[in-house]
Amino acid sequence: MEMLQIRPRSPFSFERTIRRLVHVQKSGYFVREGKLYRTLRAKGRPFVVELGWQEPSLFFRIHGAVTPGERRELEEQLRRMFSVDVDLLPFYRHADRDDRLGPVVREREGLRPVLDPSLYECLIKTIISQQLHLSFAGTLVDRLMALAGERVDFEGEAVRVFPTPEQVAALSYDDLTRLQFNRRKAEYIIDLSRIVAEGRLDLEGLRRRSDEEVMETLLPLRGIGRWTVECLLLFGMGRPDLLPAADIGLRRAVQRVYGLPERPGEEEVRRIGEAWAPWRSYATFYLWDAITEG
DNA sequence: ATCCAGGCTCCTG
DNA sequence: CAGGAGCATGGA
Repeated sequence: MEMLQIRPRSPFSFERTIRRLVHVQKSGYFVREGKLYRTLRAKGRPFVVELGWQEPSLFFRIHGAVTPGERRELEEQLRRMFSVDVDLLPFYRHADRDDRLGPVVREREGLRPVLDPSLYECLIKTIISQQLHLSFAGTLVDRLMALAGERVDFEGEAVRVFPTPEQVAALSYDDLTRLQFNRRKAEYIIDLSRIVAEGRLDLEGLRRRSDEEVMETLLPLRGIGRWTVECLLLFGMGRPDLLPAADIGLRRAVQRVYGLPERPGEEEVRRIGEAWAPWRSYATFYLWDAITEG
């Protein structure tokens, strides 16, 4: 059992940041006796990490023995996942000039985007959640983890870690349709996993490319459209200025927050979102938070 | 029931 | 090449 402490940049609200992990994007996270846990990989090996807050720092309790190299990798992932180094203040000053967005942002001071630990995990989860209720998408992710991810012992209980591309590449389409994935989605997920597992696509290498280059690289792949790449840039890499304007949740949020008579289309959301640049990802994230609270 | 979900591909005219 | 059906299922 090893402890890791990270002091994030201020403002940081632990409560607001983890709220959606438990209620919305729960896959990979779990709660036992009021404590929040996450399964992660370091050097390919699965770990269970407890996440908590002790003013003014995040703490992470790593279960089991860990080598210095694994510890370093876990710390690096966790810093990125919780956006601890992001300076929110320029975004707050920007949002304050918008009558509609301003209050939504002010009410959520210290809310940080929580990213996925790997681009592979982010991309697969994003594909799974295309066009589905978040609750059903979460069920499918859990089933995929149960089928393909290895077990990690957690106090006598077997919890699951998100599978590697190799583990998913070894499945058949039927394995996923049996879990109630539709046929197409089963193909997208397995074909993509095979491409990554065979080394024909270096997902993590995309971190060094621009938004536009990532878009160009991924759009030709089957099952990956503009929305999916925007979500990868936002939830996988934490890029600050993405606008998934086709997103139904964002469109609902914009309608409500901006008091529009009808649900805006993709083009109208892009037009309204111009004003949020260069913080469109953060505006999107805060608007999502506003719409998923009820 | 019926319609819609944090889209995308494929087929049609 | 724009427009629309179909997807697999659960929740409102």
